[in-house]
Amino acid sequence: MADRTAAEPIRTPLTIEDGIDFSVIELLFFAYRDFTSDPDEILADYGFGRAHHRVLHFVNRLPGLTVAELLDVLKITKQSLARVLKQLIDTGHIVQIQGLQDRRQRELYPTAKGRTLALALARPQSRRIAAAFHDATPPEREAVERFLKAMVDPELRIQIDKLPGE
Amino acid sequence: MADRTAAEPIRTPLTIEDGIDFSVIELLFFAYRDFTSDPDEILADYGFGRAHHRVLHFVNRLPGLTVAELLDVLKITKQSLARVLKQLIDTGHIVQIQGLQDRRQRELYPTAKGRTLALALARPQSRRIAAAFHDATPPEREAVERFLKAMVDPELRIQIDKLPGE
DNA sequence: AATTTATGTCAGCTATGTTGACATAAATTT
DNA sequence: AAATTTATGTCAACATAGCTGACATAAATT
Repeated sequence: MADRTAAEPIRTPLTIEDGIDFSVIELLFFAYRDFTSDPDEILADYGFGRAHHRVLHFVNRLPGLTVAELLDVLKITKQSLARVLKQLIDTGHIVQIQGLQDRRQRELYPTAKGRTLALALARPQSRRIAAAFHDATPPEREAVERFLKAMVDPELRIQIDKLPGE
Repeated sequence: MADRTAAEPIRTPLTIEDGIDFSVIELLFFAYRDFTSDPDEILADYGFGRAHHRVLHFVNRLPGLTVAELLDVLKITKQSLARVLKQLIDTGHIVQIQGLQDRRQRELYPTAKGRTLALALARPQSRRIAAAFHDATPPEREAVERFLKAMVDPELRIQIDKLPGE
């Protein structure tokens, strides 16, 4: 510590008056923490983690997507994906099929087992969302969806538009 | 694989027709992914991670909170907290002060340095939120906040109510 | 024929979480 | 006053999920 005064404790809290929207920052933190806690409990029974969940989810939502496409959605490296994907293939949740046009590509598909697990993981999350929307009007619901979409980096919003059945 | 049919690829995507709200599930994933990417870049310059951010944030929002209270908010173990907290103390971002009433307790306070960093981390997140609300009316904004709060486990909502300056 | 691309794999590292065990000082209870 | 409980700290070992760098292979492209 170069300066003794630098170690002085500040006893006043940061508030909205500091020009920062702390309430929504914290709401996002708490909401996401609890939103992910539901599937985490189920995954633990399978020896899987959140990484497996994300892979399984997008393979179910975009069956036939390639490894490269999946990496782009998840924004992780292929080495990170490899371990998790291998486990999901070994346990029969996902299968790889060589691409027809480009035989270098591996298209990823869920099996019946993988689909069942994906649904089981999504169910409590969907229930939580439905409960949170319980007293909301349709326009309010749309406002929430617009807000969440606007929180995503503009250049990455095309990823959302590619997903089926909005 | 016991059953050959179990390995059959499913080629149809999961959609809303499966009774699950996939769109909001995915919006939350993408929104949170990008929401946390802003401070992550700043933290990397300090050799800190997301764990440091969370500690620094709540110490700034609730100056004087004890170690036990912080553990309760973060929902991690004291051993996990210890490493991160030690680094924040060693670098002069946080100071510990022995409790006055109960001298076993360690009250945590930010220093000027810690407050500056907390603000720098919150600023881009707040900017992103403001941009996402740009075309929203005040009631729409309230609807978003109600939704996010309703996503939190009911028994944990008291944590949100304890925070200052809503 | 040479190069690029899609994927896989090996090795090692980091950050952040976990459990279990034990230590200390201060508060509380008996 | 002694015993117990509580708040905190610390050591050790471990798991998960990310990372970088290097290299291999097969297929597509130039």
